[in-house]
Amino acid sequence: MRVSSVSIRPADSSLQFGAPGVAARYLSLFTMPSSAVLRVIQSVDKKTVFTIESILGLEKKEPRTINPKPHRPWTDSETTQHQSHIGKNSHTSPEVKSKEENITNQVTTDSYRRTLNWYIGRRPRTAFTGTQIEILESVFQVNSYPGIDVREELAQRLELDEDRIQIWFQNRRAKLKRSHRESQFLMVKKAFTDLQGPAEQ
Amino acid sequence: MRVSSVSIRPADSSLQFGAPGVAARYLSLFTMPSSAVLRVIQSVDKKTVFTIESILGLEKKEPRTINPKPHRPWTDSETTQHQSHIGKNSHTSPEVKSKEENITNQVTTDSYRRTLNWYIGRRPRTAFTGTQIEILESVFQVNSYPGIDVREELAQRLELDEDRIQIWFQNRRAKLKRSHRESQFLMVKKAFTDLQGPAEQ
DNA sequence: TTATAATCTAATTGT
DNA sequence: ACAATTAGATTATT
Repeated sequence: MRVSSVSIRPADSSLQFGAPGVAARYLSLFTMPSSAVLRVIQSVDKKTVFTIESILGLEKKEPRTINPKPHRPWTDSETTQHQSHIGKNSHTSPEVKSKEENITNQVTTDSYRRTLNWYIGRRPRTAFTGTQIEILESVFQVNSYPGIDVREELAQRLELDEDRIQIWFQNRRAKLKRSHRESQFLMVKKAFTDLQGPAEQ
Repeated sequence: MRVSSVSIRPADSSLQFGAPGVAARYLSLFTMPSSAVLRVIQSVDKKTVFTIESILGLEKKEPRTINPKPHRPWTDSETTQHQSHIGKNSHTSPEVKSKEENITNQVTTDSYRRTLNWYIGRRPRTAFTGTQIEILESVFQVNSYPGIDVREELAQRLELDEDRIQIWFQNRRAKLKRSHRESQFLMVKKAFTDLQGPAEQ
């Protein structure tokens, strides 16, 4: 087993499994508990595997491994598409679902688009319209953590899956946090330059 | 002749997401049961520019066209962009220099260019040297998903910012996938014409 | 003009 | 829920 791109860092022990290629190389590691995983990697990593020489293949390496079978929930379980969020926010009524008319049309369209994206096996990127974004942004300004009921309402009104709404708010929150960090940095920088500028005369 | 770089700016009507009027109309959404939400929206919006019917697509008319208005936030006056890389070193100079002498000159130049690009909000394009590209390509052949450790190692060796390494690999993967798609398309096209060609005589 | 660095966003994954 | 990261699309620079 070759461990060339994963190391145990003292502050950050995340294994970077988000990348498909990385996951491919460590496919066998998923069958054991993560503590055992750490031991394996550490034992391999005892002496600095991360030299450019090793990366460039100047040391003999084993051939590349095969592709994994990623988890694609939407490829085969289309009927259980909306089930995932029902039980999440403890207070939800499981019975309503009386308004299925808008959904059927969307399901067939999505299914068609999924077959078009056969080569990836990935959900087709949702392209929100300007008005959809507008509504979502307006709601976000008031409540950036909408509950399941508001999300369902928005999903119906905007003709989107509730999952898409959830993901959108997730990413929107991430974006807000990012911009907040940046503005803080700008304030610090401005304070610094303001302190330095007038002192020069 | 390809026209890939000609971009028609779609007169993006700059939706003013921060406008208080839009948010105000939805301010009361979360203080009442969600069943009443729609009625409020409808009643409030009956005579405004946004008829909620049109926004939500509830008016029965033409089937929904695909992406009537793509969202391009960077074309309008959004000023909060990624500026978190300002403090880092960005080596755009292709020359090998003794670092102590030229670093001050380079830093001032870069800082000047950054301030010029400030309101544009875009990092100056990094010009990789031939040897840098060579090393990066070599690493890419072995591992197209380098983890944080390899990226840091490369950044040190090549005297580049780690972010630049990451972006380079992202764009390199996109390029590979693009060429793969094109070759696949050519193969399919060739198979088709080979099937059709001999049959015509 | 072309190639590609940079940016943005939706989606995914592990914690 | 969040942070990191990916693909994909697009913009903008050399």
